[in-house]
Amino acid sequence: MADTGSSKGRRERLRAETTAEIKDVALALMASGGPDAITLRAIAREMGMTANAIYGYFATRDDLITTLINDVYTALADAVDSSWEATSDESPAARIHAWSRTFRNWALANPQGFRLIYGDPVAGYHSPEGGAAPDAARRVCTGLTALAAAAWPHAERLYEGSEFAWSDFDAGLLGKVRPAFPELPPAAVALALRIWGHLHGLVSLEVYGHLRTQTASPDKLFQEELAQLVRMLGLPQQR
Amino acid sequence: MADTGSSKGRRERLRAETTAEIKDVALALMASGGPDAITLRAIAREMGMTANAIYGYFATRDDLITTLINDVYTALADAVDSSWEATSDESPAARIHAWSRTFRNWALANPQGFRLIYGDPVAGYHSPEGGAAPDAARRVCTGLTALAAAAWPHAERLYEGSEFAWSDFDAGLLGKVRPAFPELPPAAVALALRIWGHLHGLVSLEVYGHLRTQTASPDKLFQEELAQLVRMLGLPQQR
DNA sequence: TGTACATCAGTGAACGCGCGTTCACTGATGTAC
DNA sequence: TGTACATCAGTGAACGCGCGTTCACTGATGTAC
Repeated sequence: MADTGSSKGRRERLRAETTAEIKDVALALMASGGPDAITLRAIAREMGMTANAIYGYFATRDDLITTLINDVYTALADAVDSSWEATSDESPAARIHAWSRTFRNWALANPQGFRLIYGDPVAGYHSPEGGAAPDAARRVCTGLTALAAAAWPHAERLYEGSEFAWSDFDAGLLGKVRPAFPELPPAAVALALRIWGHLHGLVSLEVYGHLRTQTASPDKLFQEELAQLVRMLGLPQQR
Repeated sequence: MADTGSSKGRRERLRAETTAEIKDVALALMASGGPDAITLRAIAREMGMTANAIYGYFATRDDLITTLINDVYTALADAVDSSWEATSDESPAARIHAWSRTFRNWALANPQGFRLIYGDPVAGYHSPEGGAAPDAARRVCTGLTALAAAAWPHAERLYEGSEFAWSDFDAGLLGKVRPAFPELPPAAVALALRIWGHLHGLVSLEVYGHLRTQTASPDKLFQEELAQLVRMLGLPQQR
């Protein structure tokens, strides 16, 4: 019998479960009350604990927030990545559509999560000194570069006189991107960031409520944006 | 002598000056510490007053915030509007460039102001029940529609099969826009909002620090975006 | 010109709130002989 | 199998903080006769 082993494992499991519950409760609070609703006391209240019990799991409030940001960002990266992989045998245009719709749908389903990772996170929060963007941020950017790479054969002509150089871009991003797409020029990374801008712009205007006051059909507008993007890139549309 | 008149006027003038100083101090606090730094006590401290003295000028903290949002939004609208008017005898492409650069430059010069009007404003702030967007918000959208209108003769072909209808857009916006551009179809308003998305996306990624971690040349990227936008619209480029 | 009154900007103390964090502790769970 | 000890999750009270807001007030400025 591995009884001693399993009892030690039990403590660890309980600990992991409580850690997960703290995060879940924090995310639920955020979903209903915005990032500022994430307070140790509110979490503890919700869990029927004392506020300081949380210090057994997270050294400090900022620690917890950092973990949450990573988790949420990872969820977004997982969503778009799996959408990319699920369309591996479709046309570039279709893949761009799928990736972008997944991006928007995730944001609309998790508006507070979107704010947490792309807006002001939480009042009084300071990210750790390193300040490095989470891995998931890089994954999203890598995914965008994959979109640009898929479109590049058709879109190349748009960047004929382009002045972009590798030195324009972050080394960490390039370290991921160049091995994966060895033939791409720097201008393709610029295209990836531009696409990011297009998507982020409409989605964040919508999440923050600025689009709803101007149009009743943000969905239609987003679809139009994608159609025109694909058209601008010169991709063959199959529909 | 209008002495009685002028002494009454003096009180009013002092009152107006103090009101202006409260707003100035609040904006300065926001510029250095973010929207959350706007607290009645901090303002009072900075002005050498007691916190509650501010209640003589603003009924409540939310009242003050509402006023600030309006002021900041108005400043942005003034900037882009005057840029538009200053280029009245230039080509549509040049005017789009000018308007967009003004938009971005204002945002980079007033990053906290940009956050105040386009992001989560202030922790705990609730906008008044009416919840109507400030006039300045509509002015910015009207300006964007002017861009779309200038480009429309060339861009029309992009929206040939378009399915947009007037009912897709907010009546208040249309009330401003349709008299000013009586010949524009609803698809042109969609184009205006799409352009907004493009600009807002890159600028907000930059203001919130997400672009800087990916590229050392956000400026170059924005210029490229504008060049491609103008190209996509089919506008003749003069350069 | 002088006096009595009204206005009103700002004071100072206090309220209750929720927060992050610290401290000394209790009591159940698991471990070693 | 039973007993002595170690671990450690969670308690409960307390700290100091800054906040928005209220209250009764003071004292200077302007007004009316």
